[in-house]
This record gives sequence, C-alpha cells and structure tokens, in this order.
Amino acid sequence: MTTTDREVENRLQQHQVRYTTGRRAVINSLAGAPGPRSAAELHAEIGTSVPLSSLYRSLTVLEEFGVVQPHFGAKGITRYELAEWLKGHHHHLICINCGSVDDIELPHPIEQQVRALVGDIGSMASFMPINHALEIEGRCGSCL
Amino acid sequence: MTTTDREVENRLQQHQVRYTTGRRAVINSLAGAPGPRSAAELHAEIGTSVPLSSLYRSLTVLEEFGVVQPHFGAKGITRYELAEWLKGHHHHLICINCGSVDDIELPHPIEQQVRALVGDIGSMASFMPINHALEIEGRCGSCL
DNA sequence: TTCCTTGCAAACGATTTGCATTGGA
DNA sequence: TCCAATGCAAATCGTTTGCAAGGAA
Repeated sequence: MTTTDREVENRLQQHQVRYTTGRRAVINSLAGAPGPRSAAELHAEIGTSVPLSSLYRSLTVLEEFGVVQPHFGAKGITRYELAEWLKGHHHHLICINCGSVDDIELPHPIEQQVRALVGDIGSMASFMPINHALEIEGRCGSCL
Repeated sequence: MTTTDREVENRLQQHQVRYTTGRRAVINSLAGAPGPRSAAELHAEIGTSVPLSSLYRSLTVLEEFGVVQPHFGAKGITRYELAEWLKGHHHHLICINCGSVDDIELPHPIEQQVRALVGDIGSMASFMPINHALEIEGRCGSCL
C-alpha cells in the first residue's frame, strides 16, 4: 500500500466513506499517470471488469471528498487527477496535436511570480481568486 | 456593420466561405458578450428561429477559419469567443459559485511576465508553447 | 441486519450528421 | 445557375440514474 493510498484511506475514513476496491483502483491508476485521465482511459487501464458507470460513481465521490479534481478538455471530455494536497500544485502542458495533457511543476520562484500575479489580478478586478491554472497549449516532445 | 463584422467578412471571403445571416448573428452576439458563450446561450440570445444544429455548424466553420475559439468548461459545455486577433489576448476569471466566465486583459507589463514564464517553461520541458491561458477560479464580484 | 456500493440497462443532454430543401454569389 | 448552407429529425457519445443484487460493518 502506497503513501497516497494511505492518505486517501484516512481522508475517506474521516468522512465515513468506504475505500473500496474500485475506488482504490482509480486512485492507484491516477497516482501512476503523468497527467489527468478520463473515465474511458481509466476504464482501459484498470480493465473492463469495472464498468464505466462504477468508475463515474467512484470519481464523483472522490471529487466530493476532495481526493481528485476535474480538468475539462476538448470534446467535452472530463479528466481527473489527484487533488493538489496529494500531488502538489502544478500546471498543464496540452498538446494540440495528440491531445495529451501532462503535468508540469514550476520552479518555486516562478510559481511565486504566478501566484503574485494572480493576487494582483484579483484586486484589480474585484474578484477573489481561490485557484489558478496556467494552461500551456503547444506541441509536446513527441509531436514536434 | 461593425468593424468586427467587416473583419470577419474579409477573412471568410479570403477562404471563399459565405458570411451568412446565421453566422453573422453568432459573431454579433459574441462581439457583445463579456465572455465565452455556449451554443445554448447563443440560441437563447439570438432567438430560437435559428436551430441549435445550425448554430453548432456555424461555430464549427467559424472555428475552422480562426474566427472563434473554444473554451472547455464544466459539465462538458463548450463556450466560444472571438479569436484573439479580433478580441485581443486575455485571460479568464471563472466563478466557482455562479459559473460565469469573464474576460480579463492583463496590464501589458504583467502579460509580458506571463509570456516570459511560458517561454521558460517550454524550454524547460521540451515543449513548444503556441498559446497560453491563465485561468483564475474564485468568486466573482456578484458572488463574494 | 442495515446501509453503502456495484452492475446492468435505460435515460439524459450536449453535439453531430444524413438528407432533402433553401439561398447566396 | 449551382454548390454551399440550412432545417429537421435521427443518431452519437460522454455521462447520469433507477433499481435490484452484493458486500462490509
């Protein structure tokens, strides 16, 4: 059992929600992925023994209790990834050719700059920033 | 006829694509909106005389010729906005309470910083950045 | 036992498409 | 004129849900 596994187990226990085999499979699959994953992708990776509807339900409760978070992509496809407290704050590199979405963690000083910018923007526009995401579209290493 | 209207007309003409009444309605609606709009929202604003399927088709060709660009949001809803060359480069303030998406244009020096960051990230990750979007989630003025 | 969770199939909602008709250059 | 564009209805596809069966405390 990995650390992530244990942390998720604790979090769910605190809410009296069961950490079942299906939910565990989703978490482990996401923990090993380099970026957000859609229900269909998880279905392919985990194996078709777990029906799609169950995956969707697992993702729904995992999101509800702050374990995973959604990312909305092209063609109306929602991909999920582990929440920041499990995976760390990061941004996304989105390939306009193959559609892949990869995580990127900014060097601390740069992330600080972004954070400061977001704060400034908030006060500039009477908007209270809670979260931010720098999404960079372009061509990934395999598609150059 | 507005300037935007004329610019779109030229762009489409260059591609021998007709700038029809339906397409014109989409452009004018988007030109007057403070943020991206979904097909359903356009349908409501333009009037139900133009069927949804036609709106989708209009949006598809307008996107194909670089006149509008999509933004992917929660619940698999795609919203469109005028392309940057018509509307200017900007970012989005997304309200987690009411779901509204508003445009925000960064002061030039700040936008420069973001641009520089994106460039750095690209070389850091062997990724060729083409576009970037700083999406800020939080609570909008009406939902504070 | 008593709920929570899962499987299956049907239902949904956003978007797409086939086909016959209309309309603009 | 003549092909592109539109309307309508049916089809797709990702996602959700009702209901009965299975499983953990």
